[in-house]
Amino acid sequence: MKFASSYEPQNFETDIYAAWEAAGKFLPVIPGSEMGVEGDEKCSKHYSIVMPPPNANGNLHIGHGLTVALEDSLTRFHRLRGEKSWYVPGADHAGFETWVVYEKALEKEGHTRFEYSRDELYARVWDFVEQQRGNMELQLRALGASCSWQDLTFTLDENVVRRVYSTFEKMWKDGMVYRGEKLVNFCTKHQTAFADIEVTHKDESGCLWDIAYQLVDATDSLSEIIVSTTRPETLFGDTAVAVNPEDERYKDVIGKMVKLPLTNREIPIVADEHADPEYGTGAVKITPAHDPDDFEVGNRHDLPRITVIGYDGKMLPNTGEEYAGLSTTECRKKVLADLEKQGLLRGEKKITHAVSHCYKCDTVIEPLLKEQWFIDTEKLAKVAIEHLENDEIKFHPENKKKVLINYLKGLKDWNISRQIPWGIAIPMFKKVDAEAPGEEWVFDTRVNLAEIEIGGVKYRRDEDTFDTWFSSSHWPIVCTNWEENMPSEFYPLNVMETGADILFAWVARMIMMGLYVTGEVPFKEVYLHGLVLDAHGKKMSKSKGNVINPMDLVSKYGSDAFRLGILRGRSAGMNQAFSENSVVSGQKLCNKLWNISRFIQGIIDEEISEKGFSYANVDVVLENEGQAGVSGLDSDRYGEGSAIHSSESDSINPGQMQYTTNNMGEDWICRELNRCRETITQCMSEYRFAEAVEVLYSTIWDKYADWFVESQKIYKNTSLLKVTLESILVMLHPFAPFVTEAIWQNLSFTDGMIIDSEWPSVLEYDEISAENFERIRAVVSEIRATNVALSNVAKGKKFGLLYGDDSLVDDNTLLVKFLSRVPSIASTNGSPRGLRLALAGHDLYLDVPAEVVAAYRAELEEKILSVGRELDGLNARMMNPAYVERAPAELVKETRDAIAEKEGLISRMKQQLEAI
RNA sequence: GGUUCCUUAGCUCAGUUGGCUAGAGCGCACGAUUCACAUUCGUGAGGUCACAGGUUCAAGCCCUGUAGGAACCACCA
Repeated sequence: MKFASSYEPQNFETDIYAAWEAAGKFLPVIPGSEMGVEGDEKCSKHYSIVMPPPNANGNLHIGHGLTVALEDSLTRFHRLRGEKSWYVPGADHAGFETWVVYEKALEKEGHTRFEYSRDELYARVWDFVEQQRGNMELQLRALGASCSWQDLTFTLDENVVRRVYSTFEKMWKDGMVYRGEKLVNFCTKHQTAFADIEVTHKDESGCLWDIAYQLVDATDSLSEIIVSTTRPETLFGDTAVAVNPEDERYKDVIGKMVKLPLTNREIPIVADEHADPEYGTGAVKITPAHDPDDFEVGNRHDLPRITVIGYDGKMLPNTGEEYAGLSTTECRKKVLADLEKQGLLRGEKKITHAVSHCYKCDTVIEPLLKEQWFIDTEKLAKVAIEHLENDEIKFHPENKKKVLINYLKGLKDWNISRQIPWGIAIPMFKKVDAEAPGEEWVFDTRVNLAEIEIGGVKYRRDEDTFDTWFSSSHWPIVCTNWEENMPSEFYPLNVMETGADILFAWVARMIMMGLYVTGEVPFKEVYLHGLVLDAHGKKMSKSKGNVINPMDLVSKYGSDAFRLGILRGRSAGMNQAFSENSVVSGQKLCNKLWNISRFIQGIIDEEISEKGFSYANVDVVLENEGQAGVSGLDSDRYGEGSAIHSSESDSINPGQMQYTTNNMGEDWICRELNRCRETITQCMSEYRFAEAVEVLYSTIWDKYADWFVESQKIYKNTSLLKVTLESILVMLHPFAPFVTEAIWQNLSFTDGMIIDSEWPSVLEYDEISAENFERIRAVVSEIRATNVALSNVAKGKKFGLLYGDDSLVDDNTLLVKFLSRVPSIASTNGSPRGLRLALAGHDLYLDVPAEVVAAYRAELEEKILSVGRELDGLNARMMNPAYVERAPAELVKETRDAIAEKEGLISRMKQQLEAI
């Protein structure tokens, strides 16, 4: 036998993945058709999904693990459904992230970025990435991602750059991109600007200081104005003081001049709505070059902008000898001390306020004046909102659409310039000779040249690169190879699956860009997963030391166990805890399935050796392996022989195995597998992964193994065992690809690979027979439970079963005896004795001595009470005339039936009680 | 300040247009074991569905409010 006694994933996973890849199973072809040849008899439904590109030179984290589990399950499900499925893998150059890592390495070697040109740095980072590359791709394979590797898109691939340039050019021509000098979010450590969305805000405790600015023309009543500020060091850049025009206190000073402390400058007092009379002293210093609000005030009042902080975060020479070169914090201290000395510091109040930080190094972001490229997002956002409100994209969870629209409505212009060398160069050149007339900037893609010449005029390139979100907003377009003159059959994508945390940064931008470039939304549905938290619901972080590495779990428990574990109990958009326990339970399922298969293969092997069958003719209908005591086949129902089914009458697969159903359990499992199949189909269309896994788990374990396979220890129906096992293997395959393929390859009767086999068809069965098995299950459960309950009073003894006038049990004595594990089963021969089994409502008794029954009395009484309480509830409902009148008739009838049933049950139990 | 979400068993979570006795995994208790599986099998305990109102024949689910928690957005000097 090929099956070892337990499933060891390490023995299979690598080889299986390699075999899939070598056989071209991940390519977007119609499953079952020859490679590259499209079967024209089938309508070719497409299914496309692209991977959010992991960092090309990084390692996968737990979030990637979840992403792959979700996306690959979808892909494999649709592939099995016969759709031409394409899962496009990607790798991200991760502009800023990678640059930070590289710069650190550079510094370790004792160098700085300033020793090299942009082109040199770019080449060096390229080499750096090349050396590190490949880990994450191996890890994706280990997770079982069935993505089309030949289509892997790297975010710096030629076609990506070409597409980004073409969009940028279009925007430039459309006037949607402009060069502007604005206040940008600048990280003085990393020496680059960021988009608003890349800045994290933290609530911090700080101080609000009151500083007196002396009036130039002091009057008797008023000699100074006191301003409130959290940033005294910026006062060197003040160009005005603002008060609210409605503020009575300051009406008379509007238009007057004040002396700026610590300097000789004089600045005006202006009236502006920005000043809030309720806040601080109601007067605010205006520093247009260092505060976004003040920048706006400055524009309204035509104030000069004086920059006093450099890009290095140090005070500039224009602040005076004493301050120049100081850091902002040092300068703040000195300014406060000096103001104090001069008696100008009038107050200090502790406050909590939001401070912007670099999301990477946590440095406080300095708003600094800088010329950058900005995208006018107004039109883009407007169009996106229209399409979203038009319901062209379905969101999972739904509420995220509202959140997204809300964000788009307040979207500001987008700074796409980054002062880092690692990225796609901005294809803009500035005229060198400032004197020359005409357009100052030109679009040109010759970015490898520092200087170009057009019509005898020299232009010098912009040294900046694009924000990576600008290029990645093209992801669905570039991954599907969409072109203006040749739209891709895979665009729009069927679904975009990614983290809810990048809804704004990425999803929003893909939608805007997709619409701008192609006129169509880039995907039909969005599935957003939440954060994977640690077992205690805390965010994973290196500093907390609670990071779980998916690869550790894969090597410990197997890839399938990880996938099943991470999907379990998870729903769209929610940040949810994750613990190793769920992976352990996935591992157990894999092992269970392995052993089910091992057992079934054993039966088949045995039969072959007994009957001398070869694999070629085991498909013939096998007669019921007659059990002497099994006379339960209803000859009317089954006619002269057994019902012969192919798994679907209009089956498109002529090779589909035929099977018979010869007894209740067999009809029942067909029904249960059909139900499982329906539920999974439904769940997958609604992205309820956890529920799909749950249903598979209970179907395979609680139904297939515990009841059907058990019953097959008596009735061996090999044709049905084969069909049903294939069916559960295929249904589980999207979630647990390796173990299902490993089993498929080990079974003697399966063909090809499971990865591109067919989704199971509906199994035919007899409904009455299936329902009868449900009754047998109830009977068996009651026998087991009663025997356990009796064991309390009878010291672990087990009692035999007696049946009276009960054809169901009479016809299935062997099965009942086996499943309920009773030592004996016999007819009462008209004289019942022992303990009556009341729940199932059959004429059944456990052959229990009178004294044991007496000891059981208390439990019986408790049961009667408990059923009585249920009955009371039902009766109360029926006593309510409004219920009978208004509730659906069907529901009322159900209630009536339930009452009758409970009453019958109680009367049976009471009879039993009296008999004791 | 704004938006959104969460509160259900000891823990982590399901619960799809309101409808029978609210489910799962793990954990816990008791019991089983000659050959598919101890990564097993059987049985069971455990919930005033955060709180208070409302709508309804009927509310874990819908509405209003309260309390606690989380995420995201935001220029508050």
